[in-house]
Amino acid sequence: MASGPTSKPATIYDVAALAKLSIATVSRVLQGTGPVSAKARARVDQAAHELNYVPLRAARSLAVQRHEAHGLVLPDLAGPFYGDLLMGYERWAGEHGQSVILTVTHGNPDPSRTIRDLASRVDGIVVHGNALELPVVHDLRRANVPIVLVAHPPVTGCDSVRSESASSAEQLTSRLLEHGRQKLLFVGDPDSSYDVSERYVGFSAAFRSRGLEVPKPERVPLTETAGEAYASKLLEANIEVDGLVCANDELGLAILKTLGDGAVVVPDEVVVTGWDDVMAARYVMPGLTTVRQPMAELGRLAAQRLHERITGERTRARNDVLGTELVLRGSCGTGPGETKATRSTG
Amino acid sequence: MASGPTSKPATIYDVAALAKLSIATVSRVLQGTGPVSAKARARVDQAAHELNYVPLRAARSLAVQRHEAHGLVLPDLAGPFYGDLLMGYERWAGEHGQSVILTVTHGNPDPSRTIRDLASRVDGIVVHGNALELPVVHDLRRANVPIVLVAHPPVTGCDSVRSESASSAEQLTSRLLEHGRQKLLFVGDPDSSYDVSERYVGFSAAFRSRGLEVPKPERVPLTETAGEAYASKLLEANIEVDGLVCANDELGLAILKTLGDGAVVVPDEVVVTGWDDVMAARYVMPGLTTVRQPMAELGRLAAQRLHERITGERTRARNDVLGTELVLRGSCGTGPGETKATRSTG
DNA sequence: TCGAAAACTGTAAGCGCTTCCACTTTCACC
DNA sequence: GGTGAAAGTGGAAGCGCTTACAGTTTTCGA
Repeated sequence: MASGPTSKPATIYDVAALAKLSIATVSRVLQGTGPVSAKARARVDQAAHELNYVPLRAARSLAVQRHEAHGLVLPDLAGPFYGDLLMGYERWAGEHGQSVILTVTHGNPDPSRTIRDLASRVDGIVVHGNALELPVVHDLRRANVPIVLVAHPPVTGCDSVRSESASSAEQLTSRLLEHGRQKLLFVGDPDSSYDVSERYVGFSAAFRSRGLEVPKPERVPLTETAGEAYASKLLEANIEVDGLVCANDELGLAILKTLGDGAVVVPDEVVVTGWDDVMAARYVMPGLTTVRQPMAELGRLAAQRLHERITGERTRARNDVLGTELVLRGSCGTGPGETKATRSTG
Repeated sequence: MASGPTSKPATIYDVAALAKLSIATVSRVLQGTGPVSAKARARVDQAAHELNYVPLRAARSLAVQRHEAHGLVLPDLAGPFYGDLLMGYERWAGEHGQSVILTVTHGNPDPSRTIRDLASRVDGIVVHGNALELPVVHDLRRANVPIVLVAHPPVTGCDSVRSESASSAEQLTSRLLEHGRQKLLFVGDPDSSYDVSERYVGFSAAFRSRGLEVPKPERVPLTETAGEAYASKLLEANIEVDGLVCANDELGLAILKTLGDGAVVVPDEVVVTGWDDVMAARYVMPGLTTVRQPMAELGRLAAQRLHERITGERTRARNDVLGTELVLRGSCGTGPGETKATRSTG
């Protein structure tokens, strides 16, 4: 017998009344805590089912002083990466009975307020590096909120999870240099995010280890529009360049395409590489050489680390670094088909 | 004076004590309800700030019988659409003080349980058509949970939001037929989702209105892998076809590419179209003709509709249909550059 | 058969907040 | 100066759950 159309949802009292038992016993049956007789268990299960009873989370949270929920703070959701990250995260969280409350900061007029509010609904928060200013993170730390940072430089006492960048960038850049490229440029603003800065670090390292002068970065936003504009500028100004290491695929793709339209032959005249391995990277001609990050795994791991922190099963901070995979395609002119992986973790 | 490193967060009692006022007054100040003197307001604000006080949501939820949170249930997060949807949703929700709790059903062993649990943390739920079985939706309805369906056939008493499909598909198909295509096929399984079935409906309509026999759909999963396999089959079997209307871009792109690799000239010999306008669609050669859906707007609207339902400011069910945009590119052979939009709402 | 221990169950106290109600103070106006 | 209304404030109940504690029943060995 289901409840009437406009009735309030059943409470534990309703179940207790129907089962002719106390609410304490009902709670014990439903949560599987404490000893209960088989008879009581049966009666409660029956009653709960009959009333379609689900415990109200807010009440439970209040009583047990835990929310069984994680907060996830992302800068935005454009591109496939964040989707994959989120998916990996949600998956792990779901499997471990944790809800995920999502907050997107890009365009939010007052992230600080939003985050404080978030903190009062969850047991801990995962923050993507591009999503929040450092002071806000420190506020959270001060308030004793468990935090895991994603793609963010390590902060004392906080766990962090990111994927390797510098070494793959160095590897990629070295490869281009070794194949005879003389005028390589890094396209993208290292100040725009930690990840990008690391990529530039790797780029620079490749030059330095060969005793070459490190080119200044071409500080361009990481968007298709900016990529087009930059490539157009190159075409017009007729700048002497034979390779462009782009900070992400959007940039790489836009540049690849614009150069192609401008009758510059990629990879013969100019090589182009990206970062992220978005879907389009394997559909352009030539295919865009790029670096694949394990986004879903990153999400999964972040969820796990946060959980460990919340439950207190680990107190020492960890900083995990996940390996990336170099995806060689036509745009870099050094033989596609091969694929190289970097692995490391700490 | 911040609280010590391991102290529990401040409660309303702490604030009241520090401000030398009752918790009732503190609550009134902080929530902006009821009359309070300027003096009291100042004292409370000061104390709250000093203690870095944030009301605990669970306690508030319990007291006010509202969660100020929406549940969002998606099948998965692959591809850019769901990301955009989510982004539009979160944006609106955030602006209106609602938290978003995300649940992904794909791969979830017991969605029904998960959803019931979700329902006890939120004021209402938005369900994507591909995410849940109908019975689960009905369970929710029976439990009086406000629901908004996205990309789902209307259900009596539920709000729904979707983007127009049939008419754009008909338009697209008609265009191909009018440009002389004789052997068009629909690629994708109409049973796989409501959206796809609608696309097939439109496809069929174009044939029927010309007195032509409607081709049976080629029932293929909506993935790149399936697309490749299907195209390979076409190449081998040497099937007589001059156009493929694909149910999504993944399929369209994979087919486009595989055919090209097989020396079939697109669009001259075969035209190909997709659906969704993913990024890669504008980077392949030729560009993939496709249909763009306003995903962010869909999300935004879903959030708004749910909110209306929750607050009770509207009780009659609405079924909104958002217009889509036909994006013509090289792959359909009928002159790119043009772009047509369908508009309707109800 | 008895008694102690184990198994089970219920009572009641909170968790931190909102809000009704009653009470006190202030104020405007006759 | 006295009055009534309005403004401000606090006490206390209650939201639905968990859980310590105490009370009751059952079990089982002697």
